[in-house]
Amino acid sequence: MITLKELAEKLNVSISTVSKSLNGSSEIGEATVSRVKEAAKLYNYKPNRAALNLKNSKTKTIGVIIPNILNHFFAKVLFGIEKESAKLGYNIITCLSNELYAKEANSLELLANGSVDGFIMSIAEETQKENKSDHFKDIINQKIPILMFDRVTDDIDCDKVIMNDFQAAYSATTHLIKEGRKNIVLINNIDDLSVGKLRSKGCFKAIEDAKHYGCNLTELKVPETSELEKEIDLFFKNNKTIDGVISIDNISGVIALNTATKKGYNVPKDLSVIGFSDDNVLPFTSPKLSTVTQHSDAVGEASVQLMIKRLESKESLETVVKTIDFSLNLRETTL
Amino acid sequence: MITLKELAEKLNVSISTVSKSLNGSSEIGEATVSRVKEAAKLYNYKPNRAALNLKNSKTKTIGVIIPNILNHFFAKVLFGIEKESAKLGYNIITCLSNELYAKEANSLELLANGSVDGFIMSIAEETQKENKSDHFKDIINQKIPILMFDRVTDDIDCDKVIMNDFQAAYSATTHLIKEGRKNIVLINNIDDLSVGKLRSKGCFKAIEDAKHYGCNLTELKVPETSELEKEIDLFFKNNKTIDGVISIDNISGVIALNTATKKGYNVPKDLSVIGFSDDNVLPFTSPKLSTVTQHSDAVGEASVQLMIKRLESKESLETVVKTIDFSLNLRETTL
DNA sequence: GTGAAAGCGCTAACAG
DNA sequence: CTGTTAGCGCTTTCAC
Repeated sequence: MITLKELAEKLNVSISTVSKSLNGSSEIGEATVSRVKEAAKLYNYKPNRAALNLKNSKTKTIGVIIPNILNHFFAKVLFGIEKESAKLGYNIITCLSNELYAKEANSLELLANGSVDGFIMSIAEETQKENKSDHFKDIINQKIPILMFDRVTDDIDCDKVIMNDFQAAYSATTHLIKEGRKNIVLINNIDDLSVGKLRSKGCFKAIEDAKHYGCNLTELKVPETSELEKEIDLFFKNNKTIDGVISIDNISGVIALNTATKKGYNVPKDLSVIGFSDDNVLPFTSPKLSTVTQHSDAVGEASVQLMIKRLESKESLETVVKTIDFSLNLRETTL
Repeated sequence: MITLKELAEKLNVSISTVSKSLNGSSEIGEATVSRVKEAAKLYNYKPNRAALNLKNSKTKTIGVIIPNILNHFFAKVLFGIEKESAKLGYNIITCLSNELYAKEANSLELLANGSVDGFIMSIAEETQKENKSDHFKDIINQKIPILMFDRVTDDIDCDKVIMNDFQAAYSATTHLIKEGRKNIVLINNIDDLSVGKLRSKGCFKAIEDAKHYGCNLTELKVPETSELEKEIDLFFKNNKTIDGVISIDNISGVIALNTATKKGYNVPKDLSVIGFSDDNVLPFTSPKLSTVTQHSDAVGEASVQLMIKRLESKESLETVVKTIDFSLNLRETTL
């Protein structure tokens, strides 16, 4: 990598002349400017990032902390984050908390030393379960902004990008009621998460608001993903009159669908199934799973936009909460 | 963020005394060292990353370029990369090429300015299709090491971590032959990729090596993912005697399985299906898909280990190619 | 045992 | 119009 100094020597001008020429300063004569620019191109000069970071006290880099990259929702949010950051001239440093508090806190701590200008993150399951938030406060006290998406906490006042989880669950449930379903099971693999609680509430509110339909909703909480198959199977055994399934996590919808099919239910004639997910491999089920579709990439894009707006704003802005819409994607497992 | 200078002022010692104390230099008196360390802890001193990067001309950061984060294979490799980097004290800057040459080249270019010490990447589909490699050479000429995983090219001499694709396809095919299958279709959605070609060759070689079994293999190439469903359906229509499917990409196995089931095939009695993938949502098919399982996280881990070994080695090392094993995971779509 | 000073690569205020 | 210089935060050589 050639430096300004080396370029200056080759051109027999001073370092600052080169710097100014390259930065479009009006102080320098046209002839010099073009001479410098040519040389810069010739020698493939690129300003050294480390020097710029030090000089400017900013890195044009955002720290991104993802709870679980193997979850398609988060993968797609990351997709949106990366796309929008690149567009706006920022890099992202990616950390994965793997749902652990310690890893999350450590990542924040490690990057809060001038490595990044701000954080975009979704809270780890363990952190939510144990209700920890001091590590967030430490970072914010250091004047490094945090933006939380999807899984957020009221304990922290910061920018947030969330899904309309309550409403999404509400309208999925309402759809099943309107289909004439009477015995719906709500399968909940994510009761520890803020979004899980919201979705659950949305389902029950829909039932309540339509109680004249006489529809009944049972919640099946399965904390352990590995138990899902067994628990769902058991539930079907003990509840022969079930005619609707709403799964509010990423995966139990598929399992419920497969279980029901194996047991001889005719889906969607005898039984409707609605899952929660972005468009992903789930629609490759047969019949194709109807889902509440999260616009995950939009979550990522909005997060980046808000964060960069804050980073580049002169004044200190009020924190904002942005809600991203969902859509109900009826495929083949609903009427 | 408190700086060395500020700490020094508070302690009434010089900057270099503070620096040396904190870095465990033997030059400084014990009393001073502990006084300094206490103060550092008290004020939560953290060395400024940008300054260190500039001083050391290295960043302890690796640039990672992923073709498609929505592909579970790559998500899991990223998982492995992040885990191992964190363990070894490195950060990763993640870029997504989205299978595009321009984005890939741009990411390399942008980060090759002191932002990262090296690159770990898998080649974009477009880059492989058009056989481009000058952008890699540029980076390597700048003395920034590149490590390629999974999708690699012979045109570039660099560290590589690959799957044993030929062997994996070979043994999957051999399994079908041993089951007594006579008419196998090889569904190939990734013929443009180096790994697609390797897997295809592996299948044909297995057939050839076992030709006394009289097994026949037809290759169905479907370049467009969106056409898979239609093409597979058509193929089954025109080939009634098919009794084995080997899908060498991430997804066509599921589609083939669903198509076959819908057409009334009894899987695995009439027809065996083997897919390629890491353990992911594919096994949630019903019956559960048998797959060639890639140990994707091991790919990520090995990549990081090799890269860091190179970055931290004093001498210049020979380039190495490491092969990661696969395993044949027979579930319910094979006998 | 401690401190002064140079320098990593860059920008910008100031001088000429 | 161009050059000199200070300084971002840190490490390290060299003086004292």
